[in-house]
Amino acid sequence: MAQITKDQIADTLESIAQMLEIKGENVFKIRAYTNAARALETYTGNIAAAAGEGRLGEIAGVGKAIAEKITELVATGQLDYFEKLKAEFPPGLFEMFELQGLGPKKIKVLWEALNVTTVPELEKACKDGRVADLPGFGKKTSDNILGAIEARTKFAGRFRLGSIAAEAERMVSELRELPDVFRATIAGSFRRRKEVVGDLDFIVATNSPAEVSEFFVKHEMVESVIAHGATKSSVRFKSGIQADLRVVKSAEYPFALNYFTGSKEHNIVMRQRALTRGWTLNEYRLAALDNARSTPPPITDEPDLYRALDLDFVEPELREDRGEFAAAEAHTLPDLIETENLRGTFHNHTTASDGRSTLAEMAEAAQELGLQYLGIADHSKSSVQAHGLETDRLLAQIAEIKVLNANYDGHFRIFTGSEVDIHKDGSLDFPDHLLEHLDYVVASIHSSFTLSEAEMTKRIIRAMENPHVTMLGHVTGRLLLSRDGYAVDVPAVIEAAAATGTMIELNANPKRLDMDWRWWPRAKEKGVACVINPDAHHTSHLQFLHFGIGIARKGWLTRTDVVNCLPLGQIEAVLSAKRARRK
DNA sequence: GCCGTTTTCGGCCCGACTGTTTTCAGTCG
Repeated sequence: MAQITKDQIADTLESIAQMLEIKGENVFKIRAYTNAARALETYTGNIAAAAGEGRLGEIAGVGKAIAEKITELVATGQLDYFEKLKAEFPPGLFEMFELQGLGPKKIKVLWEALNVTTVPELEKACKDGRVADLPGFGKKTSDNILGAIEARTKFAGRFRLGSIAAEAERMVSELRELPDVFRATIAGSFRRRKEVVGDLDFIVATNSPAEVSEFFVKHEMVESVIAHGATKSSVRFKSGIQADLRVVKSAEYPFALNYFTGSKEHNIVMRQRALTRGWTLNEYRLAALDNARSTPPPITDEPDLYRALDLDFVEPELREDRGEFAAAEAHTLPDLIETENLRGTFHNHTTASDGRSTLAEMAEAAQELGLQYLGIADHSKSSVQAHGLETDRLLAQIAEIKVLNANYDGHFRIFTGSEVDIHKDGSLDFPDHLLEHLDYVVASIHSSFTLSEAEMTKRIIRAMENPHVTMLGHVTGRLLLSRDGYAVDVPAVIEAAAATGTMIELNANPKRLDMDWRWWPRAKEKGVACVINPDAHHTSHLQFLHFGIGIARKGWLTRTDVVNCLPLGQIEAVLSAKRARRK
């Protein structure tokens, strides 16, 4: 029996919560299950080990009852309570939760009054008028359900940051241009630079709320209007993403910005901190309660708000309730890396393998971006599908780079590298005597994705033990929203990276963003160096570095944790450090 | 069901919008 994963356990807890909702259980009990599911999703420890050693209670949000259920799931692969609960409901019922505007109460009525238990049955019941006739429903509700069914099939509901960034930034800059708009920002998970976002939240401070809302819902990017009120409007953009607009008064802006930036977990702690001071915090104000011993200070921006709660300013990327409050209290928050700190980058392709820009074009684009160096790492020979380089072509590329470098007289440099395939057994696609000729080597997996976690981990660690392997490319191989990463013991890989002096890549391609931001604090703690690489296959992809910076910031990294912040004069020694320590 | 610097009992974030209702329930974030 395959070991049950953390995500599967979280899904089970979510399902329990949904079933309890339909049953009309105590809302706080339901919340306890969803809280526990969320807590598991962000837990980075080994869940099976924690269960075996009775340490599940250490996870905030997991108490005695849920710990017992997780333990049973880990030990037997299933949960009696869950199976019995599931038997009370028709299986198709849960798909209905995915429909916007439909919640547990309405689902229960549809089931009990009309015996509707699947989305197709629901569609039929709406079309023949049975839903509209239900008490508490009506024609509009019926039509909205049909609209939600259509939207669900058309849009998966989750979007990579990279796919919607242009649309989001266009909207916010146009909002800023409107008369009477004082401030406008994209809040939400976009501002926190999550790798995948579900919707966009725009916050606007204005004295003309009606005009701003009107502009928003009538914008040419808007496909349909979901809601249009005095202070809140929701639309769906043509790309499929839902976008919400909140219009507030200037004085309310810092509170709205903070509230709608989240995360939900971060907000809960903020509110609680206000409450312990006798104040109440919401999206409009920080105000004294009746029993307050003092009045809150005036707040004009977000840093004021944090200061009022005795905290250093917490950058949006860190607002995930993963330790930022303790650090903000102790004045130990990191000085996060910024895009301007980058001096070069390493994992880039050219037309020699599967890139679409030439070596010269890539070098020119890097200089235009203000970078001092660019590493070229085309695929190795085994990556036939990517036109990987044979030995001769690699040596020719090295010679070509030498010629280009001679023309830069020291102010810019191209480093010679290769993205070498890691074979199934952990050996590399090029022999050491060839790798020796390169300034650096990126080792990556592009085949045999289905090895067991133990085999995959062993394979990667063996590759890192090669003294020529400077950095490990895309650690899990995940493709966001389309392919899960291969099974790999990330903490063991981090340990091995520290032991061998191998850097770990933060692949900044918005489809990857791998290694995941949740692991970087651990890598940093172990002393593993991060290298942010765009995995560029075109000159325009160098812009991906910006997404990588967002993830590095979410991972608490500073400029000193990221090697490609080093200037040209210092980077060479770092690239050769691992080889040097073997000699 | 979880949790504890007022608590082992009694809290648990709360405001906006929609639709159906005629003062509010359901849903969402």
